[in-house]
Amino acid sequence: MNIGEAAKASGVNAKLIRYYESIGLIPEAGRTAAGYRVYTAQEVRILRFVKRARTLGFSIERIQALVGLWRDKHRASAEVKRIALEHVDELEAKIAEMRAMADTLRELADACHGDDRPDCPILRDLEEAGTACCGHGHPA
Amino acid sequence: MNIGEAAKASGVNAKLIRYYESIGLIPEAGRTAAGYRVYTAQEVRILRFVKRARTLGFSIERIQALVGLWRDKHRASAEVKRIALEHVDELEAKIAEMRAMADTLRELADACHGDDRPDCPILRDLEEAGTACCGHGHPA
DNA sequence: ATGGGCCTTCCAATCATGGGAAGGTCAAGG
DNA sequence: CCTTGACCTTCCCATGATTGGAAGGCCCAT
Repeated sequence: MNIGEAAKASGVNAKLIRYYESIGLIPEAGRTAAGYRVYTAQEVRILRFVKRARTLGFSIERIQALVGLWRDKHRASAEVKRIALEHVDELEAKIAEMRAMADTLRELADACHGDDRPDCPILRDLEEAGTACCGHGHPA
Repeated sequence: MNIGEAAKASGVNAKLIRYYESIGLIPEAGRTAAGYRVYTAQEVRILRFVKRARTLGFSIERIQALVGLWRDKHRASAEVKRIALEHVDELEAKIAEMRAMADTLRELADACHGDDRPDCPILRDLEEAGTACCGHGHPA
């Protein structure tokens, strides 16, 4: 199985497979006499594992840890759970941040006529936030 | 006002101010005889505008458009609103994606004992998702 | 033996930000 | 006057994950 076939079988782009190898996320593939990378079914399984973990938003660093635990038949599930929950916490934090952005902007957009006149609450917010004035307040 | 003072006044890091100038987001600052950048109150206002827009998650590219509209006294608010809503749509899409990730992972983590035994639904999901095959070899 | 489709490596770009080196400038104090 | 330290300047590099391209080699089929 060469890299193109492994890519199709795993769903991971060939370019990305080489990158994953270069950073040590996956072991170095074997080579043919001509230098082509060769993949076994087991290596494709690892690639699929990585693919699924990326789909769930895990960072490469955490995936590296997860792959290590996956291969360790004597791992403690607590460690896996800890890593997963760390990731969930980060996701929730980012979601909350983006939720706040979206809500603020939606409100401003709702208050904006959206016609050909120049008056615009969105621009007013952007220019006034942080200046010493009604309700926004600003440090120093 | 030199760049350090402008940074304090606007909340934008001096390093970032230089970057914004280099990519043309803000106009080139004036210079003293010695080559130091000089900022006026108006330029600090632009920096604050940019800062606020970044806080709301706008990309530099969109901020460039917003700054242009802000300076154009004859802009149509519809254009500002359109840009804002485009951004909101992107935020909502990312939020939905991350929400799905977090929910899936939370479920898997809930199903995981999290003790020192190796059995772990999280790893089972990662290795089995999309796999329809039988090979149960050890990872190399 | 030629063409097309694979493979290889290396280099660069993305987006916004931060870090650091090497060197010039300014203000204060000895 | 000279030193010291805090600031400024430019330039290069790194991040994370991915994608793109160029230049060249390999394999298979016609």
